[in-house]
Amino acid sequence: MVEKTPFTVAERIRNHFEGLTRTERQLANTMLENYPMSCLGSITAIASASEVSAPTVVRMVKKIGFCGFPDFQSSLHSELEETISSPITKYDRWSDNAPDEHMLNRFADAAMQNMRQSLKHIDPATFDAVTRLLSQADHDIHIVGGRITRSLADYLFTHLQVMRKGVTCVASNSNTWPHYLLNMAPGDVLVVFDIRRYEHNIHHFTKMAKARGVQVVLFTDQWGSPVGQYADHVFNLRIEAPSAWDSSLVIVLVMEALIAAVQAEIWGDSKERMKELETLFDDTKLFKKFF
Amino acid sequence: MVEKTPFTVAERIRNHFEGLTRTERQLANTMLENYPMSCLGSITAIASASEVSAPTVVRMVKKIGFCGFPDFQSSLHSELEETISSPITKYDRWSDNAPDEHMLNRFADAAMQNMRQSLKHIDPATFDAVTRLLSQADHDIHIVGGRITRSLADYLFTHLQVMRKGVTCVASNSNTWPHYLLNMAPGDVLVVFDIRRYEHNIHHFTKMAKARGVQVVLFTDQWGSPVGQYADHVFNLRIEAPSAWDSSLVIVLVMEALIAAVQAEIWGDSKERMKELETLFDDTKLFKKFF
DNA sequence: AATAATCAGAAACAAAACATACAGATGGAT
DNA sequence: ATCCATCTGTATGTTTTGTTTCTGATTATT
Repeated sequence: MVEKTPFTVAERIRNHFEGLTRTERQLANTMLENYPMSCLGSITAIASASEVSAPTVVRMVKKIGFCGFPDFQSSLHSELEETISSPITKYDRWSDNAPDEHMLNRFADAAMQNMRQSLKHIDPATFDAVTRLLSQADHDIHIVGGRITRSLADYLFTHLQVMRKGVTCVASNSNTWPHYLLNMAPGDVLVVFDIRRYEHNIHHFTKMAKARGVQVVLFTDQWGSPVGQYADHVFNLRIEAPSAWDSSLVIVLVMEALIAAVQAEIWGDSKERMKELETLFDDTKLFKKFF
Repeated sequence: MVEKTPFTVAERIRNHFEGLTRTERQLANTMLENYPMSCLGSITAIASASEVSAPTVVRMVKKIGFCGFPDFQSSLHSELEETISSPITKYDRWSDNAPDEHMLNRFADAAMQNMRQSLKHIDPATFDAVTRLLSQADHDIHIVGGRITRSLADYLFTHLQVMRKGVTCVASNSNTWPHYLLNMAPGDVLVVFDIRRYEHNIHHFTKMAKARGVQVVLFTDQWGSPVGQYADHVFNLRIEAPSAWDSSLVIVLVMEALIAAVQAEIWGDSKERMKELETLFDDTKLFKKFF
């Protein structure tokens, strides 16, 4: 038995994470995934659960400072002994080593609140309808965002662009916006992002698009942008944060869920298609692909 | 032993206690004394801890219904797993009216998992150090992202730009990147976003920036971009999603928490400064006449 | 007190778990 | 495109663990 370190096994894994290789990180991740139970079995069991070889496990535990697997495991055992015998487990805290008042924990709590509140209020029918709108190929998609939400618009655009044709992202410079209006046909879809400090030019832009027979999907906050009056489908999402800034987190969540749903709608869940998608990325691929 | 009994291991020991012999009872008592940690080691360890012989342990676990010591121990492990991890994994359903298999619920679950795992992984010291780096005005900040993460880079840029001077966002066209390198001075900070399907040009760019004495902050996934070798501070965040696409949600979360922390660092929490921030936004309303 | 029955540890054995060496594979650098 | 460094699994050897057998010891019974 070596002398006691003030670090838990989990901390030692995290601290050495940078120095680990790819498979060793894969192992580290499965270990931390439901720590510490995932580390209780034999070395062979852990290896196969992480889909790595036993020697990799040995090399990894040596790297993080143990002199062998038995040493690693007995450290874990004595750690478990202390943890369990202490009162109610504090496993539910976000970051063990950070105090509750730390910005990271405060933000995580706020994010949880926002997610819960927002998702409760989403009508699945709306979600499904928007999924269909974004999937159908018989019309074009236009995306516009404001000063802050422009990045979100861009994020949606980047993904949709790969999955289907006829997707345009309205540039940030509003001088050019009239040109975008000209390209809109009746039946097209305009996705609008407009949250607190609603912007006049977006309001105006949407109004004119609506007049051209465009269907409008709106992402806004819990108070609701005035653009809502022109929208066929509205997502009211909470953006409150312990900050002077608003949080776009839930918007990203819903947007990503939509992207996933559209992807499933267009291509189905078949692995064939996923492979196809994979090859699309191969141009930029640098590292080995994992799955 | 194949079938599952409703009894815990401890209960099974107590239930069979009457039928045990003297040394077996001695063993049982030591086991129950600080259950279940006392049962975690090898059979030899348990035997010597209880001051009985190894065969006695085998006979005992067979008496209480297991087919051998490994069976006994693996039962104990899965029991431990349920005991410790059950309060965590239970969360109330998100959208009542939507079935569990609905994409929104599946995505919300994945998001929760990603958040929990990632936040455990974050070292608060890293977070605080990065906050400081982004707050200090004696150097410039450069931000770069890849094909997908470019939007995230832009999101961070949009916010930082308001709070401080000397923030640049590297354009997506990598032909122009050498010019950005020229503008980097030793002590500057480069924030890099690089997740799965790590991009070669980002790797190269970061390497050259590092060579110029730039401090590197990296946002990457749980496997870790190879850029990590040049990084001073790394955030490993989970990006798994029930989709062919990855989820940037946790990246947004940490980024927003950082933005909030930087805002507090630079301006403090005083309402005075928030008002000032407010007026900065009011200017954007002037743009309405442009359209 | 003698005998039978049960019990517990020692010894021997089988089966894993753990560690090491090595070679093919992979990715980066020139 | 080729070489070099690094990584990772296979194969192999060594130790430890888990199991069985068996003998000495203990206790109960007559």
